[in-house]
Amino acid sequence: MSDAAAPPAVSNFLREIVSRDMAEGKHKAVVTRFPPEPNGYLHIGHAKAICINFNIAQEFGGHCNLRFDDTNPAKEEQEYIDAIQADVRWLGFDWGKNLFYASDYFETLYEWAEHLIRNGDAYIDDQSAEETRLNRGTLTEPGKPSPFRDRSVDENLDLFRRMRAGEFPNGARVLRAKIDMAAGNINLRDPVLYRIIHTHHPRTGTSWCIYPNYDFAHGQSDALEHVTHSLCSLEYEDHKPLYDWLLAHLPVPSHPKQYEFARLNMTYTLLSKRHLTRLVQGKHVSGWDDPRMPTLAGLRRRGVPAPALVDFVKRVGVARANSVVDIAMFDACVREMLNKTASRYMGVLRPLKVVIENYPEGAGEDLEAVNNPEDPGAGSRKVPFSRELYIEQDDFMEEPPKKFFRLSPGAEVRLRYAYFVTCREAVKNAAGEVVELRCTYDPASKGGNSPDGRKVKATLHWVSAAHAKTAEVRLYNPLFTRPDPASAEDPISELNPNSLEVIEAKVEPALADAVVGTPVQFERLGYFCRDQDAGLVFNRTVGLRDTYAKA
RNA sequence: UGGGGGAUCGUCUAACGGUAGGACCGCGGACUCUGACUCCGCUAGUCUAGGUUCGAAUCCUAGUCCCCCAGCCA
Repeated sequence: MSDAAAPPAVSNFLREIVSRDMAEGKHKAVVTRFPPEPNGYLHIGHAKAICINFNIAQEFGGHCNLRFDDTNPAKEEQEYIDAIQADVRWLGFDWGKNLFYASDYFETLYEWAEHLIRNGDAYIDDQSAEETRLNRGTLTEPGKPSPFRDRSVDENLDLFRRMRAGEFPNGARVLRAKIDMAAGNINLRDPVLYRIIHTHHPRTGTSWCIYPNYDFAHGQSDALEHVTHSLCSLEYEDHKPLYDWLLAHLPVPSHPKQYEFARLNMTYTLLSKRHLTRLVQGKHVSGWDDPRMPTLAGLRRRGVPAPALVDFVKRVGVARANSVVDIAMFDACVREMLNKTASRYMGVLRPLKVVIENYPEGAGEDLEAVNNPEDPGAGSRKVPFSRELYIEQDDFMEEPPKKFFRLSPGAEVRLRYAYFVTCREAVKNAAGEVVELRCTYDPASKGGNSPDGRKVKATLHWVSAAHAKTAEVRLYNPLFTRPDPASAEDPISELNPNSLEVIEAKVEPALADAVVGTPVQFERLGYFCRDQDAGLVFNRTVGLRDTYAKA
């Protein structure tokens, strides 16, 4: 993925840890893992974890496993397993043959649970979930031992086997580690290891009715895969003592080390799977791939190139301090990438008819337009010109303020790649709205330059009315009105009613052949890409910077 | 008021006892057949108070503020 020309990786504490471990000869190769639970679609926050894990492994000559943490069949689905793989691949990462599932280890995990029981390190608890909660104590008060805490090894073994055999209903009993009910770290107050869930599992079907939870599956899975550095987010800090306790009490083949980093947060963006799921299920968006969603599927459909996402993650960096990245940084990465790669076209979002009075009726011509000034190799194309055109409504003002360079009565501007035109008259309807502009053109300025050296301040995009294609254009705005939707009581109530604007635009004919998903630039407007929906539909990926609008 | 973490320009992030640097945003200017791009410049920061040291963002002490944890979720 990287090459000699790639800039050096940015320094961060994870790289330092791995680098030091390698220098000390602790490992032959670095092994990391990206461990999603298949209970939803991946989002831009996952992209950070993916990049960190895959990049560090690669930089230090190792590999990164893709492991599905599928330990809770009540929430997981094959659809998500498939989507997650597609998304990681789209981002540009390859796990090769290192695809694993926690469910692959269910038998081993079960044996290890018995191992704990035999050593007196775990017991079967018959308390209800409610009783367990009540006896766990509080942040400041120690918990109370379960009345079942001192069962004999034989009884525990018998009960655990009968749990596996399906003799008990959901919630009847759990397997708990016997650690310390008075521990300051609540994760150590006899944490639950196994619970009864009579539900079909996407991979193991009905072979199991007891499932290990995160704590009993994660570290051991890491150990089984010989993961060297288990990189996760900050909220798992308190689980590390348990992670280490389990590895120390089990016959695991290796002892991975866990390190935590801050997860990604972005302004105006919600990145909690729970809430994203609500958006989808509550039909507030069209689906997981709605272009307004921060999911990889949504961003892809919106037209965000994967390399821009990877670049973004790199620029954001990695640290242990919680932070919220300005969405503007993301937009900047997308624009930078697209500016270099997107072919230019002309499209008019809000058409205003223009008639060139001195251009012969019925005549027309094809004008040469450069496809991408940033990439000479992109070539050029022909754009049809004729007497009747459309320009952007925003490009005309009857009474222009001082710094308005565009069209106004008597003003002359350039139509990109075409001619200089001068506005002679603004035709209004009964309501007093400008509905058409009568202009004249300078035939000598063909191509966009006047032989007399005359300059114009503005260049407008346009389309020939007779040749234009009508396209549906979907303009996306932030899904939320507040920059910190996650802190809202109910984020759903903070949805931006204007997050989607659908308009009918006029675009140059070449756009009729636009390929779905291929980014294009509508000159002076922004980057777009054709949507997968039938017909000529474009999504706005991101607008161009607009220093005039800001003023 | 238990346990675990964290505080550096507006935002994100470097620095590993020795010139606080970069990116984004913002603001100027140059250029321009995209008010884009590009280029140049500017603005702006070490949570507070002490201490150690020739020298502290970095080490020590005491505070302050923020985040996480009481699922049979991950």
